[in-house]
This record gives sequence, C-alpha cells and structure tokens, in this order.
Amino acid sequence: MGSVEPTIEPRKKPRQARSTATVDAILEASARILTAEGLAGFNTNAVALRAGISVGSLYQYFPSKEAILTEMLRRKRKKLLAGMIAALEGMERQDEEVIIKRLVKAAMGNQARAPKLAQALDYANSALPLHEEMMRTNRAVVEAVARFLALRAVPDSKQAAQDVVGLARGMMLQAFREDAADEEALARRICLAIRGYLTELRGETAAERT
Amino acid sequence: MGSVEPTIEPRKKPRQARSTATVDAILEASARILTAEGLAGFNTNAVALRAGISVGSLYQYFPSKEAILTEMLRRKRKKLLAGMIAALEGMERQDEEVIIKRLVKAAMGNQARAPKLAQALDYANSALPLHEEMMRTNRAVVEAVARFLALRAVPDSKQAAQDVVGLARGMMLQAFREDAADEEALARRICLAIRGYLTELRGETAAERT
DNA sequence: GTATTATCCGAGCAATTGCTCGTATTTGGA
DNA sequence: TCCAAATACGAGCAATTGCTCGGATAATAC
Repeated sequence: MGSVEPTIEPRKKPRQARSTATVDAILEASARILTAEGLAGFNTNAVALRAGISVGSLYQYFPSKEAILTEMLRRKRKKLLAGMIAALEGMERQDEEVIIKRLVKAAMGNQARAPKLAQALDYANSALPLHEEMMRTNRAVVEAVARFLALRAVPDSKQAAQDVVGLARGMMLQAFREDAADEEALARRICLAIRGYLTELRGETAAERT
Repeated sequence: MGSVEPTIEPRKKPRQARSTATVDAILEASARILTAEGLAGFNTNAVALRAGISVGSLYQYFPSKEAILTEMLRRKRKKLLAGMIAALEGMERQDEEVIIKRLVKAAMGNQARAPKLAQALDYANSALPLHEEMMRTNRAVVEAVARFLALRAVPDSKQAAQDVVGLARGMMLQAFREDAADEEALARRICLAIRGYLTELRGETAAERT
C-alpha cells in the first residue's frame, strides 16, 4: 500500500537514431499489449519482450511503467488537440454544421482505430498521478470548443463545451462497445445530437429574455 | 501470458447469517479500495485486510478476485436496471419531459455517489471475460429506453436509445471528472440534450417524408 | 451432551512483477 | 585507428500477489 508516487518523467532523451527506434518500439509494443490484453497484461517485462529489446534498455528511457503510459497519453492528447485546432483552422466564416462535423471527425480518429487501447489509456489516465497535466490538455480541448461556441452565440459556452465534449465521447464509447460501428453514420448522429443540444440551449435563454 | 480464464462464478452460497455478513464485508471493502486506489490497488490480500477477515475466508466465497468484481458489477447493473424500470412504472401517459428526467436521475444515482468506483468497475467490466453477461444487462437497459422511445414516435428507436444512453453517460463522466458537479443542474442539461437530439431525429425523418 | 456441518483463520508457497547493475556492444568523432 | 560516450543486454533480487491447505472455532442437528 506504499504510496510513493512512481517517477513519471522520461529518463533521458535519445540522441542516436537507434535509441529513438527503441523508444518507438517500446511505445508500439505497449499499444499492442494494451489492445490485446488491457491494463491487466501490461507490465515492463512483457513490453520489453514484445518490443524485442531487454528490460534494461526499457528502463534507460522510462523510469517506470507509469512513465510509458504517461508518454502514450501525452502523445495521444497532443495529436487530439492538434487535430481539433487544425479542424478549426480558417473556418471562421464557414457554416456551423461543417465545422462541427470536422471537429467530431477529428475527435473520432483518436478513439475509432483502437477502442480498447483508448479505453485502457483513458482509465490509466484517471488513475495516474500525472492526472493534473492531462486534465490541463483535456481542458485545452474543451476550451477550444468553448471559444468556438462563444463566437456562435451559445450561452454559458464553457459549460456547453464541457457537455458537448462529454456527449460526443459518450456516444462514441457506446457505439464502439457494440463493435462494428459505422463511423460515418456515427459522426452524423453525433453532429445531430450536438446541433440539437445547442438549439435547446439557445432556445432556453431566448425564452428567458422575454 | 497464460490465458486460462479465471473462474468467475461465486464459490458457494452463504447459509448462515455470519457468512452473508462476510460476503458483504468483502464487497464493501472492495468498494472502498476501488474508490481510494482504483484497480491498481485492488488485490485479495488488501480486500481481506480491509474487510477484517482472512484471505482464506475470502476464497471460500470468491474463487478469484475477478469473481469479486463480477459480483459487484452484477449487483450494480441489477440496481440500475431496476431503477430504470421503476422510473418507467405507470408513466405511460405522463409528459415525456417528466419521464426522461426520471430516467436520467435513476441512471445518475449509480455514478454520482462514487464516480471513481464507477469508473474502475466500468473498466474492469470491459476487461473481464464475463463481458458477455454484462453486455446483456447493458442491452436490457438500452432496450427499455428503446421501447419507451418507440412509443413516442422516435424513428430507429433502437439506435436512438443506444445514442441517448451513451450521450447521458458521457455527459456524466465528463461532469464528474471535474469534481464538484451540481447534480441537479447536470440532470437538467442532460435532459435538454436528450430532448434536443430527439427533436432533431424526429425533424429529420419528417423532412425525408416530404 | 456429541456429531456434523458451516465458517473462519493465516502461515506461507509459487508465480509474477518492477526494477537494478555489472557487463557487452555499437556509434561517431579525433 | 582508437577511445569515450551512448546504447543494449539480461540474470536475478526484492517485493507483491493470487491462492491453498491443514487445522481451529462456531453454529446447528440429534
């Protein structure tokens, strides 16, 4: 029950080509293991084996297995945030429908490819000490959405953004739970739900003003 | 990497009062551990210690730690399903808004009290072999909602129910992630989102018919 | 009472897991 | 070519964990 928080920061930066290859192999093997067996089967020995390297090499770059998960999360979040920002790029005067669809698709790319991996990482995130840093990126995503909503006259945009993000995530999770989800149709329904929610929100405050 | 699926079924039914007390203590201790430390800190020794019993006693009722999680999930799902059905009881002629609110609140009671526990159990569920049985109960919940929606002229009610359940879950998860969620306000927003989505769905098929 | 059954106990074994450290190999520059 | 720095290796220790088993204790039946 020792609560000595495990070290999380990467141990050293790779400086030669082969070492970055090693790091990549570690992360890739980790992804495969999480996909196949979930967090339960995720341990450093297994990762090293799967990556075709030795434990010793692994620990040269990651001081703990939590550090591996953390790095995976970092990269994933970064990709997500970048995707969302790219989806908003130069869209200021575009139709709302179009922008939302782009945002939804950007968000979906992350989960859709490997839902089991996404789930495992998500739970790891909530259990990890670094929780804080991750929450910050998560908030950055929410805030990007919030800024967009604010421009579109959505009341209480911060709260609305939070809800929209949650709603979309939830629908994806549920859809991927029963496998064989039609991504295109799913995206359409998510957009529909978002539009419906925003309409309700706008309507509500409009009604209050009278 | 041995993939011998762990035994999951309860080992024996308690027949005396003290043994049911033991079982309850085990489940309660498990809940406390999951809440405090998540799945990572969940192991049989810890559970027995926390429950104030011995490992031996624990294994008299649960053949594996997975069995404990499974039983927790079973009870929780049962409670959820019962709550949803109760929420629909005798509401056939009630206002749609009212019914939805009742459903949402029933669903929320489960997650709200202990979000971290709910999260842990949820992940355990996805990783557990019993996955199947749980999915069935999950589907039962969705189907209850689907029947309700079908009565209310919602097109593709099965799909819609799936979406509505996912949407609600997602909004809850997101809200509880940032702590200090106002349950009442959250329930209101979820109902709003549901109404919005249903309106969109109805509108869409109405448009198609022209 | 005694016999039988149910329950409980906890030392401790076998397996797993996180991780270190001394050594071997490779790389890139001089 | 030679050397220092970077990288890789993997045996194996210490700790944790899942779980068993033989025997003690409590409840119930007779």
